[in-house]
Parts: sequence; structure tokens; C-alpha cells
Amino acid sequence: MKTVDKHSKIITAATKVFAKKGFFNARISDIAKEAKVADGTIYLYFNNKFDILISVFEEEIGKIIEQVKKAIEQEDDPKQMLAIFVRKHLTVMKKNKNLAEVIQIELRQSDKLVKDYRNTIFQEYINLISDIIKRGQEQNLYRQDVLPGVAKRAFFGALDEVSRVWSASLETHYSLEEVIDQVISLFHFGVLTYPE
Amino acid sequence: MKTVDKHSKIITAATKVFAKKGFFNARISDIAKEAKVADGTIYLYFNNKFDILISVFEEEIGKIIEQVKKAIEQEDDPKQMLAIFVRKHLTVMKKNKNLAEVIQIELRQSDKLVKDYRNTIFQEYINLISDIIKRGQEQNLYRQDVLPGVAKRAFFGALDEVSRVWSASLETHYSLEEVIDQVISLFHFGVLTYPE
Amino acid sequence: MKTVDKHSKIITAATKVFAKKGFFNARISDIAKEAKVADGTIYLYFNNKFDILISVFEEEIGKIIEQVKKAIEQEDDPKQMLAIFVRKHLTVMKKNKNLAEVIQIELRQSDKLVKDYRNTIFQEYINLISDIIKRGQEQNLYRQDVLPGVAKRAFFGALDEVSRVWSASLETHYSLEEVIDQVISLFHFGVLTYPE
Amino acid sequence: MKTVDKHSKIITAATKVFAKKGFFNARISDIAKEAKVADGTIYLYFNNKFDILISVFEEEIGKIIEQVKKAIEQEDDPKQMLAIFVRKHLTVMKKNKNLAEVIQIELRQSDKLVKDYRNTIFQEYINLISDIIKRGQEQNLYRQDVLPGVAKRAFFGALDEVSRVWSASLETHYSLEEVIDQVISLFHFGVLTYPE
DNA sequence: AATGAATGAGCATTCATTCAT
DNA sequence: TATGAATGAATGCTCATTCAT
Repeated sequence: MKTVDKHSKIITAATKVFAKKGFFNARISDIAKEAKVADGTIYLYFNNKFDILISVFEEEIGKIIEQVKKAIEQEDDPKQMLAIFVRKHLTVMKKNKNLAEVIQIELRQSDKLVKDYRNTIFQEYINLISDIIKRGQEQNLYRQDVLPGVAKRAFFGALDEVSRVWSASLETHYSLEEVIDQVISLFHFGVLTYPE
Repeated sequence: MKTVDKHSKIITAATKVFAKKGFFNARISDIAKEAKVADGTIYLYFNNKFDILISVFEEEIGKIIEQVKKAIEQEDDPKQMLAIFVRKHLTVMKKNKNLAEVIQIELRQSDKLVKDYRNTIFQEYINLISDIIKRGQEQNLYRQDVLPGVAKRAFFGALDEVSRVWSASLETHYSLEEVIDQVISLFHFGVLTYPE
Repeated sequence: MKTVDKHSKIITAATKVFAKKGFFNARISDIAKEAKVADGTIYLYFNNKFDILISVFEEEIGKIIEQVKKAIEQEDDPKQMLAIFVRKHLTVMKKNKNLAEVIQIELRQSDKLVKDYRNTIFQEYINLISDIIKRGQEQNLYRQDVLPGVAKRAFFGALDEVSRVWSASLETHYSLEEVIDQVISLFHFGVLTYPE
Repeated sequence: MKTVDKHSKIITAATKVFAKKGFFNARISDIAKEAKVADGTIYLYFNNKFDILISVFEEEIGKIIEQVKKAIEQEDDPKQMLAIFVRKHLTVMKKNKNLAEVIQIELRQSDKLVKDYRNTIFQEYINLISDIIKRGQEQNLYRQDVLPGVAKRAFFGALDEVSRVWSASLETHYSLEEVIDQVISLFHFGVLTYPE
């Protein structure tokens, strides 16, 4: 396929621009320039600036969620599932730094609409974690006193913050693999040498 | 009642407005109205809108960091220190929801300046965690293979996300104490029943 | 049914759209849709949006003027001529409401160009009235102290406003015939019972 | 009072600009420049461009209507009242050409809202004419077969069109007094020498 | 110090017009 | 001829900031 369709070009450009300048500081003309289309062209594919943000989210993040979900479904062992989740999330985020930035920064915008929206689609994602935990508890692999509703947030927050290292800056003292292993082991064992 | 000085009144008002509407959607006039001063008055105390955000951050968050630091310094046992850290952070965030909102949302703005700034001041805070971990490792309480530089981020991210529950919304199925205990035990033990 | 040529289709569509939304609020794409042609096609027949308006005017209104002229020319009695003028004008306007709307509203656009243009072509039409009046005065049927240059405007204005009733709205308490008779008698006799 | 209040300055400027360029071709910046204020200042006094138009109408035209009404109320003889109406209308319109232009041109804009609005406030004005006619009929001064509902429109249209002479252009072959007398006599006597 | 009216730079969005197919 | 996707100039409006009082 020769001509990459404009829609994708704009989404990609917007992801980059939003990541770099933030939603509010991003100008439609920045996106247009990045996508090498005219300003007006953008409005043939999106209703307004906000719609672009939502679309970036839906299309790009949607894909990721789908991937993670699929990978997990093929596993049975909760411990493996959690490991896969961590690995997949961090790997994808490291690969697509722009996107990571957009998720982490823009979608926390205080705008009620976004927040609600985010909640809906993210809920599903985050709930993958609590589902894994519940399974682990059924198999008595995981501690019964762990509250899945709290743990899922703690784990997601940990992943989110850790992956910021790549998008926000630099300080990559650690390899992807190292980080993945670290996080998995923290989730599983905590920090203590000998649990009392 | 002494007349609360304008500076503080504006900071408080700004925290509330930023939390509610977000930095970009917040109007100077909103803040002025909330603080019951004239728009122009704000510019007698702050250089510009962005400066207000930074000030909210410095003054309010600074106080918190100070508190947490002080509480930890009086402890010696790393496990207790970590527990104190968690407890203090979550307690303060639950109390000051507006502020929590601002930390979590606005200060992730992609604006390089903010990010760098945030990183600088937060570094100090987050490093409290890695310091605790290193201490724990020295005393052989914590696993030697834990990378403090990674763990500190994971822990901070977990706390940050967990505390969002209170600022953002709803699902407060859990009491503060429950949550605190959960997080502490996750940090310490992970989820596994019997670490292999 | 022969394929009506595109030119006419566009003129007709434009008349309808201009009448409904006004020149400035009308979109080329509205006209194109109404005419069932592509936007670009319009530019094969007209130079620009304004040219469409002028063309509507010229072609449609031109026809009317021609008709009225012809009808009058076949008469000799000024009183009959005036009656014919009134009758024809009101009848045509009632029939073609869209057009009436365009004449009355859009062509009063303050655009110098339109105004001048309108004046030119309308002049000819309006002068039919003053010609009739002059004839009537020659035959001593009409008062010598009537200024044809003023009366022509008053009469045209009266007709124009009266015919608005049909295009603009509603309140058609009166039949076309009633209105025609009224206007003719007002022009001829005025309102007084017994002229002093 | 030294500083003419901005509100009036803007209304006056807008009246002039609308008259010259038409509502749609008028730029907010044109009005601002004419009023010697900043663009933004306009929005301290008006909600939007359309609101300016409505305000011009309400404030300026409202005054005129009031004047005409008052003048008529002090009369008792329908013939005098009609004469006063004509005189007042034409005098005011000649004096305030910009305003006349705005009434005649802009308020015929096809925008439903304006049209309705116009109809409401104008109705009242135009009904002054039919009221006069009815009175004249009661006193048997005016022909019983005149339909006030039609005559009012014919008369108003005549006045409106006649007064355009001054606002739109030139050809002021006639003095104000001449025109006033002409119109009054046409309304009263029509054109015929000897009514049959 | 305090006010709040005034400023004007800045930007999302629209839409007449073009042009490759 | 006909299309309609693409263009980009143009403008109403917002709001951080200033400054006369």
C-alpha cells in the first residue's frame, strides 16, 4: 500500500506532538506540520482537537490492551500471567515512548470527561490484574489477605511509574530485562529476605 | 482571627482550582474569585500562572516531604521506616485531596520545565525510599538482589496510584488503615503465599 | 425526461439554499448537495459563490422583469398598466417564494458591489413605474404634483414589503386577489374617504 | 461626562461598520478599531458579534420607535397622526443613515432568529400604522374597504424604500420636505386626479 | 497594596476554492 | 466533464497580563 492513509499519519503525528508538548501546548498546526498535511485536512478525519486525543488513546492503547489480554489468556498459571503482564506492559511502553507519555501525562488531565473515559477503558485493563490475583488466591498461590482491588492499583501504579523512566527521561541505568525481573519479583516476593 | 495573608489565600485557592479544573483549564480569574482577591492582586504575589503552580508544589508539597522525612529519621528499623513512609504518604494524601490531585495530574504535564522541576524536588522524596531499601539490605533484612533504583520507583508509583482513589473519585470500599496495611504488606511480602 | 442541464440545476438549488439560509450562511456544499452535484462541479459553471448569487438574480429576476414589461407594453391606459404591474409582481412573488426571499433579503446586502448591481438592474424595473406615472400625468389622469421619482420608490417599496408576507412567513389572512386589489386602490385613491 | 462610556462607543462604531460593510463582512477588529478599543474590550460589553447587532437594533431603533410613538400619542386626528408618522420616520432615517442602513439591510438577514426577533419588535412599530388606519375608519375619515393589515405593510414598505435613497446612495434630487409631503399625499390621496 | 477594566497575542476551526484523478 | 479530498487563508473569541486609579 503506497499512500499511508491520512488518518494514521495524523494519529501518529499527534501522538508524537502530544508526547512532546502536551495536549494543551500542542497546536493543531504542529500536528498538521508533523503529519505533512494542511491544518484543514485534520478536520476531515477528526471532529476537534480533543477528538484527536481520544482517538490516539482508543486506537493505539486499544491495540496494546488487546495484545496484553491475548497473551495472558493463553496462560494458566497466575504467576506466569502476572509475569507476562509486567513484561508486555513494560516492553510495549519502552518501544512506544510517545504513547507512554500520552497515557501517563495527558490522560490524567483533570477534565472530567477524559477521566471518566479513561476510567472506563483503563478499568478493563487494570482489572486484568485483579483477575489474576483472584485466580492465584483460588489456587492458594497468593495470600488470601491480599485485597485484589487495592493490589491491582498498586501494581498498575508501579508499572506506570517505572515505565516513565523511559519516556520521561534517560537514566536508563537498567536494562529492560533487569527492570522486568525486578518488578515481577517485587510483586511476588516483596523486599523482605525471609518473610516472617 | 488574623487576616490570613493573601499569599497563602491564593495558594490555597489555586490548589483547589487546579485540582478541580486542571492547570490549563483553570483561569486566573477563577483563582482570584476563589481567593476573594482581584485578578491583578495575584500578580503582586506571583510572576505568572505557571509560577503559581510551582509555588503550590513547593510550598505545599515541600511541607509534606518535610513531615515524612522527619518521621522517618526518628526510626531505625528499615521495615518500620518503610511502613511509616507508606502510612504518612497515604494519610496526607487522603487529607488533602486537592493537593493529591495536583501532584498526580498537573505535575505530570509534559512541559519540560515542570517535568524537570518535578523530578528535582521529587527525587529527594523518592530517594528516601531507596535509602531505606539500601539500609535494609545492609542489615540483610531486604533481598540483596533488589535494585533500589528500580524499587523506589515501583513503590512510589504504587503509592501514587493508590492514593488517586481518594482524590479522583469513588470506590472507597476500603478504609485508610486497610489500604495502608495492604500496601505495606505488598511491599514487604509480595503476593505469594510461600515464596519458593 | 431530459436531463436538466447542470447550470439550471445549480441555479435552482442555489435559489432555494440562499432563500433558506441566506447568502453568507449558505455553504457551497449545501448548494452542491441540493443540486446533487459535486462541490467542484459548481466551479465549472460559476466563478465563485458571489457569481452564483448574481446569476440567480440575473437569470431568475431577469425573467420576471421581462414578463412584467411585456404585459405592460400591451396596455395603453396608465391605470390599467399600474394595475397590471401590481398584479404581476405580487403574483410572481407569491409563486416563487424562494426567489422573493432572495430579492428582498440577500440583494440588500450592504456589499457595495451588490448594491450597485442591484440598483442597475432594478432601476430599469422601477422606472417602469415612474414611466407609467408620467404617462398618467400627461393624460391628466394622475395628479401633476406627484413626483414620479419619489412615487416609484414608494410604490416599489410597498409591493416589496407586501410580498414579503408570503416569503417570510405566515399571516396570510388575505387572499392574493384581496391584496392585489388593496394595493391597487391604495396607489390610486389613497386611504381617504373624500379627498378634500 | 468626560469619558464617553465604551458601550456607547462600541454601539456607534458597530452601527457605522455594519452600515458600511454589512454584518457578515464586518470584522470585530474593524469595530474595535473604529471604536478605538482593543478587540477584547468588545467582549466585556457584548457576548458575541451577533449580540452587537441585536444591541444596535434594540438600543438605537428602540429609541426611534419610542419617539415616534410618543409623537403620535399626542395627536388625535388620524390624518395628522399619519403625517407625523411619515415625517418622523423619514426625518430620523435621514439623520441617522448608518442606522437606516442597518435596519434595512442587516435585519433582513435570513437568519431565522433575527427575522423572528425583528418581526417582534417591528410588529409593534408597524402596528402603529394599522391602529391609525382603524381610527380613521371609525371616524369615517378613511375608506372602510381599506384592509389595515395590508395597508400597514404597504405604507411601511413605502417608507422604508423611500428612506433608502438617503442611506444607500445619492440621487437626492428631492428635499426632505418634498419627499415627506409626497409620501403623505400618496398615502392619503393616491395618484389619481379625480377619484371616481 | 489593591483593584478590575483594558489589552492584544494567540489559536481552533471553517469553508471557498483548487486540482489530481 | 465530473469528482471530492485537500488546501490554507481568514477570523471570532479567550484569557494571561498590565496599569491607571
